[in-house]
Amino acid sequence: MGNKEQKWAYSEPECIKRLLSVEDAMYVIGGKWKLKIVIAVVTGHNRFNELQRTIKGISARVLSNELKDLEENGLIQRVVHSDRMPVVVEYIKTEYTKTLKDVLDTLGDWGIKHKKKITGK
Amino acid sequence: MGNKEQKWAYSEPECIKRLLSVEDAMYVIGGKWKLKIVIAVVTGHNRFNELQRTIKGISARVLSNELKDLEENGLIQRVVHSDRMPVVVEYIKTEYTKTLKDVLDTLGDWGIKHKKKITGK
DNA sequence: CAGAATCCGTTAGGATACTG
DNA sequence: CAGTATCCTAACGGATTCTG
Repeated sequence: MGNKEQKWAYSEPECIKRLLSVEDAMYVIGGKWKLKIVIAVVTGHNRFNELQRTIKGISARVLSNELKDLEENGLIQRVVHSDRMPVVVEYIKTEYTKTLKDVLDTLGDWGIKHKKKITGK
Repeated sequence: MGNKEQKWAYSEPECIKRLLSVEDAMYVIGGKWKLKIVIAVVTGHNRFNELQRTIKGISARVLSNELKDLEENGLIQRVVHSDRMPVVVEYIKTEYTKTLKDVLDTLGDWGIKHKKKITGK
């Protein structure tokens, strides 16, 4: 009943700006798998098959494609250790990956709260 | 070169938790249009055709479907003013919509920074 | 105006098999 | 292990037309 912070709204210029920026963001990190891969890599799951095992349901084909996308955007780095036999490939986080920390936190928090809401607290 | 906050990583239980919660969130607000519709509604674009004009590129069919999804999740409310002629339909924000504020802010900020990065500052 | 209905092309992504 | 190659289906979503 009490309305303390009742007036969250955007001005028209801000609306337009936000429409664009959210679109830009979703283009890069939207979709079913991108952020999940980032989470797994940040956790330290760095090998291809390890990632596939961690991220339940993802196929090798899709994982491969997504990893390429993420690498193009600088959100992960593909490292080949040709000095080891057999050759080891690792996907590791970058400096740029860290810029996603807030996004991951915020989105994760919202997801948890939303889940609680629909499953009935 | 200086590494002050070098060790952002998740523990294994936290990884699993985050994989789930981010998935939950993306299921509801992911996709090409959902957040853009929320932004437009919050700004005060409340009529169907107004929304379609504001959100460039969205078709009536898709807008209609997305509005239903958002309403089911409590993120917007469909209000019919049957007292007015012709009958006016409005889509308005709810209390629950406000829980998305942080998500919108964080995602928007990241989108802006990312755009700057790829377009070369 | 606020959509629903229809049609249809594109794409995401799953399943499976295969390779160096 | 680290993928690639093929095939295939379901879902996304655009265009257009129609309606109360």
